[in-house]
Parts: sequence; structure tokens; C-alpha cells
Amino acid sequence: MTQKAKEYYRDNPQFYVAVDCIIFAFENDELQVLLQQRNFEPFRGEKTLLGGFLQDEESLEEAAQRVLHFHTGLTNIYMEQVGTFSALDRDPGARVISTAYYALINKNLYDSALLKEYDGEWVSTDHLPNIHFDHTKMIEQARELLRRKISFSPVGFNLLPPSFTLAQLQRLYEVILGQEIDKRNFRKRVSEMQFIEKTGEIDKVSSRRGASLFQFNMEKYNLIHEFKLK
Amino acid sequence: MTQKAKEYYRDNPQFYVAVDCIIFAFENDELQVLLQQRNFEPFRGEKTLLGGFLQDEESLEEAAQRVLHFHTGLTNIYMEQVGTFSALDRDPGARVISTAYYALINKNLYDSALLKEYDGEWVSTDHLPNIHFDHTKMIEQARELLRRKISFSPVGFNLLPPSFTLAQLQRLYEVILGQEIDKRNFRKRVSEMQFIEKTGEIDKVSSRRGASLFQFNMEKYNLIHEFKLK
DNA sequence: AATGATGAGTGTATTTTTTACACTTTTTAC
DNA sequence: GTAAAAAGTGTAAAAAATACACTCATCATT
Repeated sequence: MTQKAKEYYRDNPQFYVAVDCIIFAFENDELQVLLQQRNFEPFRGEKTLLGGFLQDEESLEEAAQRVLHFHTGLTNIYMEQVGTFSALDRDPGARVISTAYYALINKNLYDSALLKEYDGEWVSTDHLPNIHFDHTKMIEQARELLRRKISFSPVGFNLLPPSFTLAQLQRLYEVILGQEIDKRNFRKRVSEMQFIEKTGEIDKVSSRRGASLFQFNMEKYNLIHEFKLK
Repeated sequence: MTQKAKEYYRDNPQFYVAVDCIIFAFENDELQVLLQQRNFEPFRGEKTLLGGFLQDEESLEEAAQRVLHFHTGLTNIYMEQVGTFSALDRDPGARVISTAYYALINKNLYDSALLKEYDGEWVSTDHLPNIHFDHTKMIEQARELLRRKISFSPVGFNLLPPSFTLAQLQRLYEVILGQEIDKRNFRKRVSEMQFIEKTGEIDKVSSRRGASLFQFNMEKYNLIHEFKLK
């Protein structure tokens, strides 16, 4: 590179760059988010999202997956970029530019033993506690993004176990969309999508009669690639 | 701040952070984007989006507005964040994290004399030339975001002059949505939105008969805040 | 063994929204 | 005066979304 070209970069300031992860899960008819009670400086005692600083040899997506893996034990988590936050005073400790990602996991599948190592706790997105930095805004934007996405893309299944009842699926949609859904209309739409298929198993836990278990068939979906639910 | 807290930040690398602006305009029945033919190093001779490095005392939004003002002479431009791009090799000159914003301007209102100062040129988004970095991907993501937004939010008016004919408005929608729209159905929907109002003026340029000019009334829209077009 | 309680499962009619479609009007250029 | 060009206008059909109520299977209780 020429001298001129080097100066092109070097005349400019550099910044700490971070990722913050809005990790969503669905339990007890609530959309929950994983927070951390910080027992370290800076901002000890505050609740925050799980995050980390971008390192030299990784992209933001890789950094987010690293953070996700570290806190859940999972790999290859479904994730979407929410946005990048850069207000001058968003982190009073230093100037940090942070990109938020939301992630969807199933609470049965992750390593919950890790929680106590970093003081993680699940909270309902309906009654968020006080959260430090601009993380409340991040959560709200993520929730809105998820709300819009879930009707037209089969991302919601990441929040459910591999097999699930239609009642579970419906509750998930009701909670995320924030409105009641008619059972018959919901099931009609589900039955039109052949990639939501019966496993043949019956769930005997949730009801006396027992409810058919279903699974999302990704291969079939990839052939059709059309999704509309509610 | 404690020593520990300082280390929390200092142990991490810092990065150049940039903004890239996808400046859209509508002319000749095309959605156009403003590019720059670089006559400076690095990457002299390449076409790129208009961008700039984030500085210490500004947010990304402020940096984007600065870049937008510098290249168009306009202030307070409508703008939306597209996403942040961080691939390791996206800029071979140095590691740069870049946040893309799309902006909507009207070509009649900006300072076109500035173009020659930075070798700016408008190109159709339908036939993009070779563009350097990951800027093609940025443009495509921006175009898709705009396509989704325009049906449910009155952002398209930023691409039109303050008063416009319904034919112009319809062509704008057809071009951005990439599909023909039925004239009568389109006008029916427009007439339902009282904040798209006749100015009383007649445009005699675009047709022999003359066509009524309309304007978007932001105050009325803010009261209603409901928008659906096509 | 009968009964009550619980959630599972199922179809049709109505309303709303979206789409398809063709001619008359006004003006200018020739 | 007439041909050409774009403006302007309403109704019917189709599709999509919504509203709605009962029977079924099983378990727990008596």
C-alpha cells in the first residue's frame, strides 16, 4: 500500500467494538431473555445483556456466536442482527460501538449449569427489570424484529423443542404476537404447511387425552420456502 | 474508574469504524443510487458507495448525516440503518467495521454541483456496475429493506418532489416493488389516505390534459399514523 | 363403575380485502 | 377536425381472514 493509502486509514480514530446478545427462550407462556447480574467491574451489580468485545480475527457474527456458545454451550444458534448502537455516552466507561444480535434457543437443550458461573438469569420480556446501558432498547428492538419475522419465516421453531404440540406452537405465536389466536383458524393454517408434520408420537404430559406431537421438517420447507402463520 | 475496570476495556483491540451511505433517488422511472468513482488511494479507479470514518465525537447516525450533507448539500435527510458489515477481508487495506445506512433524497433538491468535486455518479439499481468492497451487498440489502418498508410507511415521498402527480407516485411504487400496479386500485387506496391531498395545482408538463398535483401532509399523517399502499 | 374436569380435535358461514377489468375526458400537435 | 396521449373514474368476482361451538379421549375423584 502506498504511503497515501496508509494515511487514509491512520488519520482516523479507532474504537472498541462489542456484540450484545439478546438470547430469547420460551417457557411458562412467556418470551424470556437471558440477562447477567454483573459481579465484576465496571458496573458491578447492574443487569446487562450478555456481550463481549470484538477480537481481531473474527467477524461480528463470529463474535456473537462465541458469546452465545460461551453462555449456553450451544453452537450454530439461530441469530439475526438487530442493529448497531453508537451513542457517545452509551457506555460511560469508554466509547464502545455495539452491534446487537438476537438469538433463539430452546431452554431444554442448553447447558443451564453455566448460568451460575456468570450469574445468568432468565426474565420475562413483559416485565423487564432495570437494565444497564442501552440494553433495554436493544431488547425492545429485537422483540419487535422477531414479532415481524415470525409470521413469514419459520424461525419460531428454534424456541420450541424438536417435537411440540399444536397448543404449544399456538401459545408461542400468541405470546410473541401479543394477541389471542383462534384455535381452528390456527390449525387450519398449520395443516396447509406440509413441512409441519406429525411425528406419530403422542404427548401425554400436557393433557389427559394426549396431543399429537409435530416437528418442523427443514428439508421439506427448503423445497417450498413459503411460510405464513397468523 | 478502578484499575480493574480500565483493564476491562484496554485488554481489547480497537477498530476503524466507518459508515457507508446508500443514497437513493428516483428519476427516469428508475431507482438510482449515488456512487463515487474514486480518484484517490486506496482503490483508486474503483466505484464505491459514499462513506466516511466514524470520528470521536459523533454517533454513527451523525457520521452518516455528515457524509450525506457533504455529498448532497442537504441536511436532515431521511435515513435508515441497514446493517453492520464486518468480514475480515471486506476492506483489504485495513480492518474496518462498516455500518450501512440508506438515505432517500429528491434529485431536484440536492446540490448537483457537488458531484464533480468527488466524481459522483448516479446509476440505476437495476444494472449495477462492478462496485468495490461489499458495497453491492449493502445496496441489495438496502433495496430490499426499502421495498418492505414502502408499503407500510410513507417514506417514498422523500424520493419525490414536494408536489407530484398520482402517475409519478404509482411509477415510484411499481419500480421499487418491481411489479405493475392497477391504476384504479392504486388510486382508490390513495384516496382513502386523507394525508395525500390535492394541492389545487395542475401539472401541465407530463400530459396534454394536465394532472392534479398532490402533496404528502405530514401533520395529518401524524394524527392518523396508518399507511398502506399496495 | 359412574361422573366430572381438562385439553384435543374438527368445518362452515360471513365478512373483509384484494384483484380484475374498459371506457370517457381533456388537451395538444398535426 | 382529428388523431394521439395520459388523466380520471366504479363495479363485480375472487380470495383471504375471521367468527363461531360442539364432541372426543383420558384421568382423577367419588
